Amino acid sequence: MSASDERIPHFIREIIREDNRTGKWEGRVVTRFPPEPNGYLHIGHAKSICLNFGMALEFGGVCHLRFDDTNPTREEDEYVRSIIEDVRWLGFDWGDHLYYASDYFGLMFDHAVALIRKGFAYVDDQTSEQIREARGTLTKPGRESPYRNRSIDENLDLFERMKAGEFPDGSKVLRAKIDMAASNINLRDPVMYRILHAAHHRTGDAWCVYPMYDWAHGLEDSIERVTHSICTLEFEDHRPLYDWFLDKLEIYHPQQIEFARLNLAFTVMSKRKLLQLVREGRVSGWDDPRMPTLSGMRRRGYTPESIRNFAEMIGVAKRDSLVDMSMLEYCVREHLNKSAPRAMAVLDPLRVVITNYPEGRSEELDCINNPEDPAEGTRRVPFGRELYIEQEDFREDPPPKFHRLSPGREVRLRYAYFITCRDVVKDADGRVVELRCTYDPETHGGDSPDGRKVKGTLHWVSAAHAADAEVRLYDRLFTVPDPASETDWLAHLNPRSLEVVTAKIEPCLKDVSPGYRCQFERKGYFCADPDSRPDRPVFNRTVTLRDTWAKIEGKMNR
RNA sequence: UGGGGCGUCGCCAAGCGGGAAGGCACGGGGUUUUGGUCCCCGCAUCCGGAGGUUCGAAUCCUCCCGCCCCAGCCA
Repeated sequence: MSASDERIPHFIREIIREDNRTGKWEGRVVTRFPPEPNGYLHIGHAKSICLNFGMALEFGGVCHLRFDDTNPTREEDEYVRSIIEDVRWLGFDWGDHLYYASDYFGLMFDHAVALIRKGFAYVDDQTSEQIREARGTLTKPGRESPYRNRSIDENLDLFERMKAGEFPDGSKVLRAKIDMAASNINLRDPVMYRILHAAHHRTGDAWCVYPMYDWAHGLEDSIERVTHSICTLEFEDHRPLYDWFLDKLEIYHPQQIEFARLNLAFTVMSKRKLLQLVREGRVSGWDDPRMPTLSGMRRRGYTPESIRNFAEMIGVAKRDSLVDMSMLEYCVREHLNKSAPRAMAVLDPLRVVITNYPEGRSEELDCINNPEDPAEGTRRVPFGRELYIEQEDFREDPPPKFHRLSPGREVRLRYAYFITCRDVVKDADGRVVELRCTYDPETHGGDSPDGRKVKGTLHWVSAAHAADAEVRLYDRLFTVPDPASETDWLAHLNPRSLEVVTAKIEPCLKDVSPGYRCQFERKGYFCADPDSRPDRPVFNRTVTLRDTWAKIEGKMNR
């Protein structure tokens, strides 16, 4: 049974259920996914998206897509486009509820004025260094700013003039007047507004004061009448501040709830690090198939279904965790096994000549497109005297339990015939370059009328009909489970995370369009890459099939 | 050393005073024209540790230990 068939209980679901029972929000459920458009979405965001949209869907509510674009120096339109595309691709719909924090700048400013009037905010002329120095430390309380007790009128005047552009960047900030001795450092008069003479990707030059996260976020939630404001654990310390602003303003007050962000083994999840990989050319871009970004995973061949199922499978809790790659891989395989058509491709070709097959002859054999889905039907695949099989499917000196081809041994070519290896042709260096085999015409289709059994079934491609394809084989991006915890995380990049081979593919694979997903029988799931050209298709390996033989052999060699 | 959070199987994760769910991984068996899929079976006498309360504790109390987050005019 898959994880999606049964809802795993988690504490956020419990909170919402309880709120609905008590009527805390009159039965409304409004969540939001609030990315900052300063990078591409990754699998960690997917967890949050699935949670927020999932809760809304489950409880008949809505989930807003809101760009938290309060810092013009780091945000770009390219990112908002990619985020919209990725959330859609994941399968979620925000209806009309697409919002931008920048649309609230006017309202936020008015609220700040209101807070000043109430005596809860002041303009500080100290430099950022002075502010930092006066903030104190984890164990020492901070000192109050000399500007802390300016009159309300002076604060009002100064704040208006900040907005009017009379002061240079960094010369003044608006601060909340809370408690410089608070044990929670976030409460030591946090900065609400800074002066930034920078063009914003949406508001242009309309503003030169921009709100800080803590001030802005609760307001955004309040304005949109969000009920459950779900965020990650590091904001737990900020909740008192979230609550303080809304309480002092006496406005609609959503509930902030924190959960543990996703960590995936053998990759990194911070936008800063992902950006660095892109900028330094360690990967080909945000959508490099080795990246944990949604665009990368999409290009790699992951399906939205599999990612949603993964999100459900890993659960939602408050403890830090490092999720095993095998869970993600399980989810893609599960979905692709059901949905991906099969085809044959030989990644590491070894020529086979069927000596008793008439020269010049060929025929077409019926192959099942997906044994998991009879509705997918069959296709005709050409067969001839010369074929390619996988190099690893032949062993001159087979180890115990090896069930594939070796001298004198008979195996089945899938959907074709039984063949027996009669001769091995080697080059000057002693490498096996060709196999001379005979086939049994009675076994047409791969069945033996006399009931004789064969231990192995091999995939193959007709040499005369095969096309070449570039196939990109991916491995984990890093060689250590938690690269972010290493002092020099880049030193642990996996030098073998990408291997490119030229494969022999069956004719039906020649003209597939980018994004086409299928299984190369016995090898794994693959997805046609946008780099494909008419004469040269390119495939990305999404994930291998489970490989029991590799496991057995690995154990024997140990 | 201040504050906030968290510790249940190799990895996730339920459990909310009365039989330690489930999934992944792993091991064993069966089916199989993918050593794939599928199907069976196994896998914590134990819940970070030590005390205590209770007829009864992973669940309540106390102390201890460990891990994560916070000193951006980032989010």
